[in-house]
Amino acid sequence: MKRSSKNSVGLADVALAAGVSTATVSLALQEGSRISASTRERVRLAIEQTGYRYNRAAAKLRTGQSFTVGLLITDIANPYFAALAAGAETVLDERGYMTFLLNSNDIGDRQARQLNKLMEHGVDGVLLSPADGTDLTTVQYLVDHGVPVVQVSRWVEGLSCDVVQPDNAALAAEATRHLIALGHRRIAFLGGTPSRSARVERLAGYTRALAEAGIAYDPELTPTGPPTRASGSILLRHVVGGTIPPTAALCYHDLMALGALQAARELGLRVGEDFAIIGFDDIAEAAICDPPLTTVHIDAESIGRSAAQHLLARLEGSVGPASRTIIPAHLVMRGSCGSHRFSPLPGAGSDTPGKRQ
Amino acid sequence: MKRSSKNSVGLADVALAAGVSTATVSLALQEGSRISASTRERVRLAIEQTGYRYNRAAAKLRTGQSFTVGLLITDIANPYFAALAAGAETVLDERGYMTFLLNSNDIGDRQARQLNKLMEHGVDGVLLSPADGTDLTTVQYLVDHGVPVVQVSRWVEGLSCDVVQPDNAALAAEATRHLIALGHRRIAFLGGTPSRSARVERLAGYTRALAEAGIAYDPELTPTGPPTRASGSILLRHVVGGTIPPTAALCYHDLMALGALQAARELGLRVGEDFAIIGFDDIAEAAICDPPLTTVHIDAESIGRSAAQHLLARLEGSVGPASRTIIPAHLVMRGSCGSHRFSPLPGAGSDTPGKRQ
DNA sequence: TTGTAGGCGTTATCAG
DNA sequence: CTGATAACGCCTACAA
Repeated sequence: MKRSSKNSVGLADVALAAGVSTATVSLALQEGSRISASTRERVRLAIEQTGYRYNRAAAKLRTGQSFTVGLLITDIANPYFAALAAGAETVLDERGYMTFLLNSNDIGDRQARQLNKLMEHGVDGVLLSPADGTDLTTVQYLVDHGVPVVQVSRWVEGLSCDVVQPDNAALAAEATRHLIALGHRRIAFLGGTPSRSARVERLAGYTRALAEAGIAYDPELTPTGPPTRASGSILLRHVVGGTIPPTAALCYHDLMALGALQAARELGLRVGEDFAIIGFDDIAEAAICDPPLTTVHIDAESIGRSAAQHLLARLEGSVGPASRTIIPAHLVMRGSCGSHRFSPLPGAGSDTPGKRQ
Repeated sequence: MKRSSKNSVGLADVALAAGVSTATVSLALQEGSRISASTRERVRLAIEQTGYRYNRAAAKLRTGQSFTVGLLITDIANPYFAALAAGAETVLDERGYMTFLLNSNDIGDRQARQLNKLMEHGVDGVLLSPADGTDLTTVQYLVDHGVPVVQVSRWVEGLSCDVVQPDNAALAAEATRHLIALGHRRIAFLGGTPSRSARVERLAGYTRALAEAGIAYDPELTPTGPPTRASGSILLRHVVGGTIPPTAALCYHDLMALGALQAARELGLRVGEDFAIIGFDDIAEAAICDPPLTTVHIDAESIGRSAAQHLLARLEGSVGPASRTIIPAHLVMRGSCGSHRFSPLPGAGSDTPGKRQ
């Protein structure tokens, strides 16, 4: 009861200085508690004098709440995830939570270790963009132990928790229809690893649009690969070197599209004229590269914000079944598939407009 | 001593299951402790059976160590800081630490609140890229209370703690000399807020190079502004609209340079021919914009890694005075200041080659 | 080599 | 409205 000799200053020291009990000080610290104004003031003063600092680790031990959240993504250096992180962090910070940043580098084992650490640190919840080859049980474990998980951008099969993502299939279909409307018949779909949900969904949309137009699906045009620039280059060279080369490519995301764009140029293709490329995400680079990239604009920051809000709702006791939240997105036409020549010029219509679904 | 009824499973439960004391279990958990192999095995088994999970909050309460670190930067959406964060997180994760991500948005007050929260959560150390208008005392407080701080990319006057950064002055001087060698005499220095160390240092290098060449310093050519694309555009328009417009601009960083580049094009200037632009950072966009941006390549990821290593050293007890670590960087010539026309084409030399310092 | 007995700073329960 | 007091789960002398 009279520990003011040692290290940090705690409730006991404040209590001593204010001439009250630690319980009173604790109460005085919370907003809506029945403590007389005068004691409250005395406590406030004592806190200033002693230089007291609230100790959340101790509080957590007692209450089980840490006011921390894990943000486990695959690659913070990807501008898409950086924006997502910014959105999530902002919301969480506003509500008094701190955010642990973890990079899985898309490695399942690493992610498993990190989920573990998150548990040891007692996070209240987790925002997860699952890595390739995610082991279901590693994340189910959290959920079973009362740690809500919200999946962002991607999701793993068989896991019952909230998801926040764009409507990948519809968007890919829209992009594909756009290419078809421009006259393309041989359209490649480049990259992404086979297992990941975002690729599966985008591929499904692509396939659907193809089928609608009566175009046969050719597996040679849909090679898979890691979501990197380099892989985008390689895959483009691969399909262009095939027996019947495509005239257009829809890419798993912008990073790959940018790689593909570079490779196309190196092959002597004039992107936007000889060859069309469409990406996903609309990262900053997409608007400024040459030619600027037609891409599906996804507001990563608002995905981050929304995911954080859903997580907070769960933390505040919202129950209900797992929800799936779709963040609106849309195709933005730029130079890389030539469509810019049609839309900006009124009355130049030499093409079917390609109805939006 | 026999709490296995309640919530989470703790050492006591494991001890019960293994038929030993909690102390023994605790000891068995640490590597180099004198515990018989047999008990160790029994404990291992009991841990599996019980589904025990280490509780770091409890450990922290006892030991004072949390194995967490704060990474407090101005803007995670800036690719430079995203790369820095990736580097830091990787090193920290390897060594068993978790990283809190905080975005100050370059707002001093926000940063102050966040430093506070960091203390409440009991972080072991902080990686800080100080916001504009940082109040010295808010960060000094941490240091005084035994929480080591390492400053990254920028630093605040009067704070005695490690700094990891590029040699801004030398690099800015090199870039400026390059422009001078290309024949430019009216060179602007665009943006950055006046108080921030990175700007002060870069401006000093710019001024020094000017002086060396006998070029008078003109304050009209060095307007300040927030470090954003938009501000880059505005400032370029501003100086170009001045009485004696510049023929070249060195920009506070790439984001601003990109904005300036766009504005220059909108003004009908052919960047790389009529007008030269140089940036700082070498973010991915710099290589791919049109024309590609000549810029100072700074390896943000290795700044992040190095800063994390310095922090870890402090956490492990390294004392010594505050250190300043310079991360090597260099000018990379691309299209935005015309120099590319000379170097790649052998024997095309219609210009002075522009000696590197 | 293992067990006992606090105590870290906070909150919650229960009296007064 | 306020005060004792007992946990929360872990670590660490010190004792056995």
